[in-house]
Amino acid sequence: MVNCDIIHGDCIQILSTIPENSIDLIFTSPPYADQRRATYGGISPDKYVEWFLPAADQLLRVLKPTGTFVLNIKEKAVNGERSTYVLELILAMKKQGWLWTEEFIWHKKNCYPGKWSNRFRDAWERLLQFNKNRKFKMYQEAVMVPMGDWKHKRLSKLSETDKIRDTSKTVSGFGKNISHWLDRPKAYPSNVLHLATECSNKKHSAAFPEALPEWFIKLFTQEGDTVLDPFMGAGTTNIVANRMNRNSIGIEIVQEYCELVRQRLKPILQLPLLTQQYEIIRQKNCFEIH
Amino acid sequence: MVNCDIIHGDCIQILSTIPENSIDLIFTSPPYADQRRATYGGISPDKYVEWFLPAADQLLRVLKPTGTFVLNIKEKAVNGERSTYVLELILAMKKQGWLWTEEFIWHKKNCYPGKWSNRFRDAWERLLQFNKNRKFKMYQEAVMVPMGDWKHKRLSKLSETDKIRDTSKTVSGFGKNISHWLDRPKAYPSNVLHLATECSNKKHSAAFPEALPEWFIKLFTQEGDTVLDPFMGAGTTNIVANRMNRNSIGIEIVQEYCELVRQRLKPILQLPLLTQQYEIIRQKNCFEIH
DNA sequence: GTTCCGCATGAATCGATAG
DNA sequence: ACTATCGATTCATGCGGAA
Repeated sequence: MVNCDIIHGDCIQILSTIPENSIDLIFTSPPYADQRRATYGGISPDKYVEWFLPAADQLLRVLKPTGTFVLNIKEKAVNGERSTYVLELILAMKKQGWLWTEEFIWHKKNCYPGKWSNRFRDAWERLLQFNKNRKFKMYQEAVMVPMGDWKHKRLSKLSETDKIRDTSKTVSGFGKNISHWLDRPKAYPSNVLHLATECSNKKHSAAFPEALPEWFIKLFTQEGDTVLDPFMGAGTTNIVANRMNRNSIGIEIVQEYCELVRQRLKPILQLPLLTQQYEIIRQKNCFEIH
Repeated sequence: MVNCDIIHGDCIQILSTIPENSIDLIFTSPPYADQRRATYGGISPDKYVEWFLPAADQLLRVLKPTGTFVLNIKEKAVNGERSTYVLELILAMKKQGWLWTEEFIWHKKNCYPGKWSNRFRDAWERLLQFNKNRKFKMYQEAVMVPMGDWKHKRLSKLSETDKIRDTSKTVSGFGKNISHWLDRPKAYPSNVLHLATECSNKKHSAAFPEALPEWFIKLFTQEGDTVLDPFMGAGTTNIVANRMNRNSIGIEIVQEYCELVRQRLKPILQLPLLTQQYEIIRQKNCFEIH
């Protein structure tokens, strides 16, 4: 049975109680600068880096050497200009010892219509990947996507040169992979994710759709691993992790959110094991990414 | 008749001869750090900001107060980590006096193939928008795109609340917009562009597809305006600008490229006006963006 | 003439090998 | 140890020749 700790309290204080090198994946979407002011007080863009760095330092401590930190964030436009605090944060985290290994783009397919005279709708967010080491765990096969028509065209008639390359190259060469393609009708994705935002039918509005943490949990963890969200909010990361048989820890300063997430988790945790397995399979099949 | 000046020489030196406040749009894709070494010598990531800033300073001078600078660039991964020189460049250009107004994402549908243990294929590039003032010229209607199924889905099932809002809100409210959508099958795009790179099977390989400068030329200029590309390369920006009845200036350090671009421009400039118009219309119809 | 299919090739990135 | 070059991977695109 996997474990799910929902902890109420100050992020940095709680983080300091977590053992070092114990977390496989950190996935979080912290309050953006000047957003969610009602609940978090609103951190001004000027102060954002200063505010975030102590948490980043603790995250660096608790993450396993082979683990990954994925940070979902997007600076907004203020007075006609984009804030630069995210850029400054990346530079500052590098100085802390983080490696900035990749920047994924989340393309929000259905961002809400809107019109401004000086800009278009903002349809993307950053997913910044940080690591402690150049070698980290990545399970690429877990996020492979269905191939298009391409495969069938390509495989239907192997050219002579393909066959020549087949034999003339080394054993691990091109030809080998053709047989791989026959076996698996899937291809690796790129660093651009096309996901729709979720409808806000739920009582609490989640900052991101379930498919987002799901994708990264698949990519960077295995069953039984531990996922941490230090700015839990609606608990999407934890609920998805739980469904995927990963242990998870969620930290949240707002007591009410903790209660809501515990309520949402309860029915899942109480299900008999077989039903849970079924749930996991269903979810996997439903997962959509283009 | 529009004008097209292809100038051979050092970028900064030539820029200094251009009158201040004379350019409506700067669209360019400079050599990225450590790329295109054969032709440009390859600027190291460490030196990149230092190398680019003098040019950026001249560009700030020649751009009209209502003009726009669009910079196409993407940092690459070296030894498992992403370079940060682009982030540093944005911060440095702000100190120069530029406003960083927007970051568009170019999603490259046909990015370079490859497989690595620690990352997926890089399928996007940055299009950084800079301005001199908060007020700049933007012709949003020029880049409106055909609406997809989304419109029909959305309109076929109007909820009760939608209908209530229809009548209860102000004239410029949601309901008004719905009727607008019915009238015109076009929608404003977002800040994510989906374009394929152009294939190198053409006689001259361009770093970016024609649709890319075309989109920004439409968005930020009108006929008779002047477009500048200070790192011309294959001259895609200038050729597209010319076709769209915009004046253009291209600066290029490699003499041979200048000659090639002049050759490509010659037949267009010699066409009788009517044929040119036809050419422009054809191009518009071919333009594809999702 | 069309449509179909083979083929070459990139602003890529890593790891191994060589100097 | 550090840098330079080379080989391997693998996909959308457009050209050109074939059917």
